[in-house]
Amino acid sequence: MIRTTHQGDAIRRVLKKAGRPLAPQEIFDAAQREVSGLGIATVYRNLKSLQQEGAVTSVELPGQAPRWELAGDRHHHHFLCNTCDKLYEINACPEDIKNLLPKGFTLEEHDILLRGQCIACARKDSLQEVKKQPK
Amino acid sequence: MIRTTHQGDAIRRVLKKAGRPLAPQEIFDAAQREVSGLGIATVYRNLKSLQQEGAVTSVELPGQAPRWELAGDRHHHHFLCNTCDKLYEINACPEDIKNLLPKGFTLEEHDILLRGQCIACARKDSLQEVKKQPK
DNA sequence: GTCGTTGCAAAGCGTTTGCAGCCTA
DNA sequence: TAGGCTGCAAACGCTTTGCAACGAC
Repeated sequence: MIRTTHQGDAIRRVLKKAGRPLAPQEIFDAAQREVSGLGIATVYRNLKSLQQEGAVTSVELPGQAPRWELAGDRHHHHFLCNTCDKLYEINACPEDIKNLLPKGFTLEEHDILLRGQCIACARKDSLQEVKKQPK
Repeated sequence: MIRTTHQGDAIRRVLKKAGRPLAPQEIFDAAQREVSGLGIATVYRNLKSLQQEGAVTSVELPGQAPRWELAGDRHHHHFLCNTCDKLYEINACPEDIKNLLPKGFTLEEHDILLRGQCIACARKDSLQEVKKQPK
């Protein structure tokens, strides 16, 4: 039987509020503001059980610790900004994924991670270029 | 200045021979057979410097330690078998990747990981079903 | 001989686990 | 009150680092 606890509530609330995948440490920092004395182990334990009940999913990133997001009902992928390291949701999916598959292989899932520059960082960059030009 | 060493040679040879991405521990086990007394730290150090010189690349997998492969000249993706955990190269790429991108975002790289059952495991499964049927 | 490289062991770092006490139902 | 959940600290597994010795050039 699963009990409602302040800690678990806070963790869920933090994830919901963020609206983007968070690292365990980020969740810990934010949730600790609501529940003082919170332990990092509790964050991991809650994430694990939330994952088992399908309420959250982990997003694995190259060379980084996984981040966690509330499980949406929609299939989606992610975009990682190479500049600010922020992770975005992409609500689209290539049509021709299955065509990549060698013969005899069966496809069950697929992960796609796009990387580049997000709109916020792209704007900053072009602003800086404008600033630099007069020199 | 970079020196040639038995350890470094063995590591490169192991990667070349494997022809698929290997985990550091796998590389260590195989290279140790050629160079006894080899330390795991040396494997990590070599992989790191090989990566810096662009000779090898790391393949990041969800929830697993990265695996390493010799850097090919061809852009490719990977297929991870959910049954035998073996990682395959996919020499194809979706055409419409750029269409996924939100406006204002710029794409620099993309990773795709397909998962399912490889041809070897799919065959084993169908054999077992045949075996089971007579019962 | 120089100094890049190595093996070993210790240290790091993120994550998990053991345990006694707490708190929800 | 029962037993799931918690905080703490220790343990973990993988990776990195410090250091003295080794060996390629």
